[in-house]
Amino acid sequence: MIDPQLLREQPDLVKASQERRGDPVSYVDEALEAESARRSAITEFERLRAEQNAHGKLVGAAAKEDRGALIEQGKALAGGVKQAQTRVTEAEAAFDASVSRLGNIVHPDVPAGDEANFITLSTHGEERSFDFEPKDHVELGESLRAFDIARGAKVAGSRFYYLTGIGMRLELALMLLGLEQVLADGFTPLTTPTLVRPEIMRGTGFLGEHADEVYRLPADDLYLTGTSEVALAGFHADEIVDLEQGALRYAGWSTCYRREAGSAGRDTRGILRVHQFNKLEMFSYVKPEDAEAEHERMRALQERMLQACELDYRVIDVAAGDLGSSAARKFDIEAWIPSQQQYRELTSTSNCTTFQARRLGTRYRTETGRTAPVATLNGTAATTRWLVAILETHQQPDGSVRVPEALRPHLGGISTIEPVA
RNA sequence: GGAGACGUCGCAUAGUCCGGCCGAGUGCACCACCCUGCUAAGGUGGAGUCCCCAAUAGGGGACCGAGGGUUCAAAUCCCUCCGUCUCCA
Repeated sequence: MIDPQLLREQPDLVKASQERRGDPVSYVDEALEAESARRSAITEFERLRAEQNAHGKLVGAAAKEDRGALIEQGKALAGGVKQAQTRVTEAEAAFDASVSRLGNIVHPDVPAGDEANFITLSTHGEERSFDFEPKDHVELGESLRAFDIARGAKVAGSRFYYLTGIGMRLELALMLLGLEQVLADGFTPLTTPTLVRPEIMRGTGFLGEHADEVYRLPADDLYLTGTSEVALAGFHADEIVDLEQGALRYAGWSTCYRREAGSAGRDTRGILRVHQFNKLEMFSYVKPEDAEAEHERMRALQERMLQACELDYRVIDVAAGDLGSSAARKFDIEAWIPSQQQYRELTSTSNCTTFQARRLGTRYRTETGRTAPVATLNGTAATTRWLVAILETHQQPDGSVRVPEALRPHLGGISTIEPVA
């Protein structure tokens, strides 16, 4: 949720942000109207309520013989208060619905436009090509017995898979490498709940535009999380956190579940786009003025991870229209996928400024002793999808796959994964 | 799955039976000042969160797990839900 004070005092800034996202600018005026309706409803209610409170004291203090008349007067007041209260509830719900449609204020450096309008900030490595016919990750995975997609489909349906033998170990090795990196950068590792209550799912913003993406368990009224960001953001919900000792940094390790509702027919082959995968996710709570530095920190860590895996990649500054409502700015790192001759997203890091924290009620104490919303940031450290890039990038003519140095300690020291039979 | 107890301002608790004098007492912790002086203590005062109006001072409203209800009036009575604990299976 954006800052209501900013909405009131600088609506043009909010409008400009909506414009760059390609979202309706008219939402701003509608929100302003709802905001003013809300305030006048509150003012009216509070005036009546003050009157009623004062009257109530009179009744309590009155002599017995005077009470009858005072109570009659009180009844009249009570009716008015009740109506005013109903109007406040309605006005607040309307304001909430209205302001919720506004996305976070886009960072000034973010390119306007949609998915295609990203800016490439840097590239690393070549777009690798081979002097033999490269296999795609599915062929490799099958010949190495690293995963079993057919049986995944048999047991759970399309977009499910088994990681088998070396595949399972490779994923674990990658996660452990990620864990080492985040520990070195001061993140506290957590395993998180992957089922959460509706209010947490809503509070983190995943029931908005991405509501169809989320699995729901109606029998228990719980949602399966698509990323541990949900549980990490909810961790300090409704708390005043202490940032005097520096940022609070967490890394959540969890399985992630996504319905992939809008992506029928896309990336149907292999494990690039699946309903279930594992992810190590960074999440930081920082003072608003430190948010940009933290964003750089996450991006730098992500680059170190891709470098450790010896992947070719580019870093992009995601365009405003492709940000997601909570993010003010988002950097994606995309690895070169040889079989597709294109870059595909392996990590994403978002600076949500105070937008997410405002809705979740996560605050800190400023130097003046007041409370203010913290800034939150999140970023991928490693996911199952990385296996696609690792296998394809490091394949050799004989069908084996070279293991990047950094992963070897977590794979019993092996330097090559050989095809089975 | 069954039975019961409980959920109060950072922590620990009082208040709930008998609704108004309770936004709420006490202890610890915290902050300021004073006293005294040396690793301790004593005294005085201040401290909650969210919101509205004025926006300097200040005034007002909401919040006693959450949401409803009864009532002129609810921490206190009633209902539902959530959570914690104990016992039984």
